[in-house]
Amino acid sequence: MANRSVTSYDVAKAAGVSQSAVSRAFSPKASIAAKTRKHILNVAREMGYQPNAIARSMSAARNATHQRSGIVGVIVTRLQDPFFSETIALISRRLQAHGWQMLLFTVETEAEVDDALNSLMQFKIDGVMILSAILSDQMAQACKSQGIPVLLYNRDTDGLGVSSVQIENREGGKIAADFLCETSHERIAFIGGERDDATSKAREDGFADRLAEAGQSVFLREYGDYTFEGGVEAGLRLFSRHEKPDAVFCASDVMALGVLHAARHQLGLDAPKDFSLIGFDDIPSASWPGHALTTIRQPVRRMIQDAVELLIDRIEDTELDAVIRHFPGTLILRDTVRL
Amino acid sequence: MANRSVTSYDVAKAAGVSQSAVSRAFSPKASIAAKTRKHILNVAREMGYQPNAIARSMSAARNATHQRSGIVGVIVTRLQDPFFSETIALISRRLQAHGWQMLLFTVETEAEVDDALNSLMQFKIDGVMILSAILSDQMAQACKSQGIPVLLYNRDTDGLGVSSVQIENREGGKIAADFLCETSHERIAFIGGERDDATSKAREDGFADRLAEAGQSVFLREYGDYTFEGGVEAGLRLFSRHEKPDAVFCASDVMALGVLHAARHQLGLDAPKDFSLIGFDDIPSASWPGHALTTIRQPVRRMIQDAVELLIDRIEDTELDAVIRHFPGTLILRDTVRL
DNA sequence: ATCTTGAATGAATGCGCATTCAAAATGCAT
DNA sequence: ATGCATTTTGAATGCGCATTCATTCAAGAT
Repeated sequence: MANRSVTSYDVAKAAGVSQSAVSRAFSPKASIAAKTRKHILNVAREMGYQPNAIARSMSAARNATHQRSGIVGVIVTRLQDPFFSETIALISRRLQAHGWQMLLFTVETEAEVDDALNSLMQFKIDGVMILSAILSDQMAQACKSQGIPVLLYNRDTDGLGVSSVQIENREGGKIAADFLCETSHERIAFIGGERDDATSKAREDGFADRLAEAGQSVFLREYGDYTFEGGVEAGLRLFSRHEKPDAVFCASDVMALGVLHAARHQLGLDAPKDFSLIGFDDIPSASWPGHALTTIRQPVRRMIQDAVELLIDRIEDTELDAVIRHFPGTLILRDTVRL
Repeated sequence: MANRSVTSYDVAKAAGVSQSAVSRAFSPKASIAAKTRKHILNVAREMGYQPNAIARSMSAARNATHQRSGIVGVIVTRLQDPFFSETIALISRRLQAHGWQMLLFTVETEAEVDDALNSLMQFKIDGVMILSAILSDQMAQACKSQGIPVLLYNRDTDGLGVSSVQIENREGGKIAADFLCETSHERIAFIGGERDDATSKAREDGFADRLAEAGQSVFLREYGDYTFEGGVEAGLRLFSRHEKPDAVFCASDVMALGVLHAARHQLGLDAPKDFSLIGFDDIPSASWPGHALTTIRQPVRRMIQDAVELLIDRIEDTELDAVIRHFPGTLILRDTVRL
C-alpha cells in the first residue's frame, strides 16, 4: 500500500533528463536552462515529487558549503506556563520566517536538558536554543566540537562560551525594590520560583540587595514553584502570619496572580488596599482588567527576535563569536500597588 | 574549526572492528557478541560518537522494516492560546515517552496548513497531527500515497479517510443549552470564535438546536475571534443593547473570561448576579478562584493520550484503518451561573 | 566557415548508516 | 579429534540527493 515515494530518478526518467538535472531544477542557484527547469518542475509537480530533505542534508554533509538540516532544536521547561508558551509561539514564527523548522523538546527539570540535547543531536540539528535552563560543560563542549551553536535564553552562560539572550534579573528585582521603598512600604515580602532556581535567585538577590541599600530587609520569603497554585499557597502562608506584609514581589506573574486570587477570595484582602503586589514577565493575563497587575515587563518580542537572529547568524557563519545580550525589564504600573 | 563529527568508521577504526560491527552495537536486536558490543560502546562513548539519525533513516529507507525518521510533525494554530499550549505540552510529553520527536509548525490560518504540511513532508516525518484545522483532499491524498498517517485533533475528517480524535462540539453546545433552559434563562446569547470556524459553528449549532427544541432561540450572537480581547469586545456589544441577555455561552473559556472581566470592570455587571456565563474547554485559569467559570470541560489528557497512541499505532502498522474517536464534554459547575 | 567562450548537461561519486551475503569462528555432540 | 549447527564478523551495497568533472552544445567573434 504505502507507495514508496517519488524520487528524483523517477522524475528524471519521466522528464527525459538526468537525475542531476532534476536536482539542479530544485537548486535555485544551479546552472540549468530556464526551459529545462520549467519542464522538470512541471513534471515533478504532476508526480507529486518533493525533494527529500533528509537525503538532501545527507548529501550536503560533505561540502563545507552548507551542511544544514534546516532544523533548530529548542528545549523548554514548563511549556504550559503562559510565559513560555508565548515565547515558543514567537520562536516558532521567527524560525519559520527564516525558513527553519523547530524540533521541540520539553523537559521537566533542568537535569534532563543534557539528555534532551543528546537526543536532539542525533538529528544533526543546525543549532539549539535552550530556554531557562543550563547545560553541562561537557555537553557545551560536545556541541562546540560538532559545530552546533547554542543559545541560552534567559539563563547565564557561566563561562560556557555559548551565546545568550537574557533579561536583567537582578536589575528587575532592584526596580521592584526601588519602587516599593519609594512608596514607603515597610514589610516587603518576596515569592520566588524554586529555592535554587538561578533566575528566581537573581531576581531575589537584586531585590534583597536594593532593599538593604535602603535600610530595609526582605520581610518574608516564600516559594511558589512558578505555578498559580504555588502562588496561592505561598500567599496564604504569607498572610496567615500575625504581622502581614504590606507588599509582595513575585518572581513571576503567574504566581502573583495566584496571590491576588487567594487574597481576594480566600483571605478577604485586596491589592492595593491591603497590600501592594508586583509580578514579573507581563504575561497577557496580567493586563486583564480584573487583574491589572503591576509587573516588570520582559521585552519578549525583541528578545526572541534577537535570540533567533543571533543563533541563525552563528549557524550561517560558524566563525562568529558567542554573544551575550542583556535586556532591561520595565516597570509596568497598573493597579496592584498603592502609590 | 567545526570538527566534522565522529562517524561509525572512526569508531570502527579506533575499536579495531568493522563499521558493520559499530552499527550492530547500536542496534538492539542485531547479532553481535556481548563482549564486542560492550567494547564498541565504550570506545564510542569516549569518542563522543552518536549514530546520525539522519543517515540512519536514509539507510533504513530501503528496507520495508522500519523506514522511520523518529519524527512526528505537529501543526498548530493559536499556540499562545492556553488551551493549545497545554495541548502541545501534553503531546510533546507523550510523544517523547514513546521515543518520538516533535517537529512543530505553527500557522496563522487554516489555509496555511497545506503549505506547512508540505514543508514538514520534506523531512519524511513518520506521521502528522493537525490541531483544530483541516487539510485539503489533495494533501490528504499525498499523505496517504506516501504512507504518512494523519491525525486530526478536534476537527472532523470530512470523509478524508484520516484518523481523528475530537470533542463532541454539538453535544457540548447542547449541554450548555440544556442547562440554561432548565435554569429558566430567557435571553440566551452566544459568542463564537470565528463566524465560519467549524468548531465554533458546531458548538453554536448544537446550542441553537437544543434551544429551539426547548422553544427558545438564540437571543444574540457575537464573535470574539477566540481571544480575550475579542471576548471583551463581544461582551461589550452584547450588554450595550437595551435589552440585555441573561445568559451567555462562549465557544471558548478565554473569550468567556473576556466577557467576565469586561462585565465586572467596564460594565458594572457580574455573574451570576446579572447574567449567567458558560465557557468551553476548561483551561486552567477558568478554575482560578476569582473566575470560577462554569464551563464544558474537554478531557484533554485522555484525548491526547488516545490521539498519540492512535497515530503511533498507525505508524507502526500501516495496515491499520483510520479511526475516528469522539469524546463527550462535561459540564463543570462553578460560580458563574445562577441555579 | 572556423575558433573561442561560456552555459548546459550527464555520469559518477560520496554523505553515514543498516543490512545482506558469504566467510570465519565458536560451541556442541559424537 | 571430527563433524555439524550456530553465532559472529567484515566487505559490499544502496538509501536520495548535491556536487564535481568532463563533455557537449549554443552563440558570438573573427
